[in-house]
Amino acid sequence: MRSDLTIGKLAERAGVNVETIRYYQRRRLLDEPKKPLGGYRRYPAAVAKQVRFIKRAQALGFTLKEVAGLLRLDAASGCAETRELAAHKLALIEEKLAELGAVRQRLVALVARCDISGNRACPIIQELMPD
Amino acid sequence: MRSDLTIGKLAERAGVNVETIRYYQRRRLLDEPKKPLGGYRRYPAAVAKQVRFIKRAQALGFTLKEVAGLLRLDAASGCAETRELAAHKLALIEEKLAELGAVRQRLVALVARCDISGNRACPIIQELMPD
DNA sequence: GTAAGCTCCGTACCATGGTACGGAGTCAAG
DNA sequence: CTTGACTCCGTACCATGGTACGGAGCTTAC
Repeated sequence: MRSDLTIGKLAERAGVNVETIRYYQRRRLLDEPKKPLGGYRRYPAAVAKQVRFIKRAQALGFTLKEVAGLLRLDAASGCAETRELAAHKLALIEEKLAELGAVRQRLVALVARCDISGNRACPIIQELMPD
Repeated sequence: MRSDLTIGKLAERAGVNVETIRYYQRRRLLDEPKKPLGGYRRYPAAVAKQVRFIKRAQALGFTLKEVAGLLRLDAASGCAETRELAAHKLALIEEKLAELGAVRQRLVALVARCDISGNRACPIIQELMPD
């Protein structure tokens, strides 16, 4: 197929570094085409989609390990498992959101106290330093 | 002082691993008491407070590098800088919250679509796989 | 037909925040 | 005064997600 790509072109199309492609191969997220005995490997253009799949999944908060799991489920048969993975990830994200929200509240309060205090002693340092 | 601690006791009181204390010393977050020529180092009980300071700051989202910065500011004179660090960190957290919120929305929508679809093709996989 | 530019491959390195290991020395209780 | 527990110290290793390097071989365009 004339749409086959060298690793460099693939990386370019996928918007990643060549080394990243190779890294994903090592991580078994992408499979490595057979090398034509002392030549360069050729990649179907569809592999760029795979790479973007990985990047999108990462952007949703999945780790590469989890993405590897997603890739092993096929689109039709794996829907239930995929849904579970997504739901689980969603729960983690809700948790993280709650934690960050609490941290935010504390920081907001601390910064405000900094602003109103005469600053004999920094409220932030005071807060962090236990008695 | 009889309140001086060995590194093991210090770690125990601070709720961390001995290796973590040593790591913080290498990172210059804690200073290393002079060793009494072929003996064990002794730590004032107050060092445990320092360690908890570090852990609290981490919990607020500061990296160890940033915490090192905080520790170099003294409580009175460093308030303005500390406030700036905290405000900056707050901005980063707001950003992160917004991002995570968006991710959450997408996941919620995807999981919902999984549930209503006949599942001929998994909506999640569909979504991730570009055309 | 040759020179530039790419690929291949192993390996090392980056940051982040630690944890683990092993041999030698030391301290404390019985 | 011995034995077990602890400390000291350097170094190596863990996970995570890549990036960089260098020599050798291949390919492509001129």
